[in-house]
Amino acid sequence: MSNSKLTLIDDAVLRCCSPLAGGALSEAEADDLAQIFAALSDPVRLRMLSLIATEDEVCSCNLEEPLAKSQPTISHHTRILVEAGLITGEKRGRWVWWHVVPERLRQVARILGD
Amino acid sequence: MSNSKLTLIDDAVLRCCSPLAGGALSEAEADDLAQIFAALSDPVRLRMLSLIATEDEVCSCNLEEPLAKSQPTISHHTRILVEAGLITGEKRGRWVWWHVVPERLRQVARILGD
DNA sequence: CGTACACATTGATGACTGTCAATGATAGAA
DNA sequence: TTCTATCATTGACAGTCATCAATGTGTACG
Repeated sequence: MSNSKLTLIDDAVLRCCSPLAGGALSEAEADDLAQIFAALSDPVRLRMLSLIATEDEVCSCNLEEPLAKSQPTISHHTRILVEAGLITGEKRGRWVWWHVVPERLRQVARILGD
Repeated sequence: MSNSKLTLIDDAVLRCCSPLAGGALSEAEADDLAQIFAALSDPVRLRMLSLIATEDEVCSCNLEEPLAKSQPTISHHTRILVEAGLITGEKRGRWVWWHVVPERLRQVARILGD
């Protein structure tokens, strides 16, 4: 539930437009970007992200059944998505409600697109 | 140097706009998308893609030095990018010239952004 | 208080992945 | 043909990752 530790990517994106074709990526930039894409490189996490984006607000208990994974596995995947800055968790009572971070998704999209 | 085997993602993208928030992703769609993002989840491949996108046309021999990797490793990474449909290779003489596939990058961007 | 529930953490295991040395395949040069 | 250069393939190794059972943490309820 802690926030993302990635900051370099924000600078790269703010450098405007497409960092990909705008000169060779530095190793630090590549490392940060790779971590974000790694969070998106698992089918379970993609379906999880899709569920959260569609339902707007989902608790972990509602993810176990559609994803057919155990509770520790769900917790593992949510943590990775949070660390990539793609979702955030808000604890209310006993539940944690997950939301996507649309701005983050747009940032990543802008890296690829032009 | 063979072409991508991914076709399902194209259908998903053609379904318009953002497949992520437009209902839960199927397992097949998630698998295909995950493969593409996995190709982007390695720092070496990201810098490689950035070099190719910047120079417009690059042969493998010009990638070894800036990436500081052995020739088999370079070949390994180019193959993964090709299989994800992100680059293509054109053999002219003894060299293979690599190009990015801008349309593919835009497709992936459209999945995340709106 | 004690019990039940939602989620996180730990530890173990099997599978996958990045890396390179050695080798193979093919195309130009001599 | 023989030699050289570019790239692909194979095999091996070390590191990472997805998964779940067991356990821990904290919250709500009675």
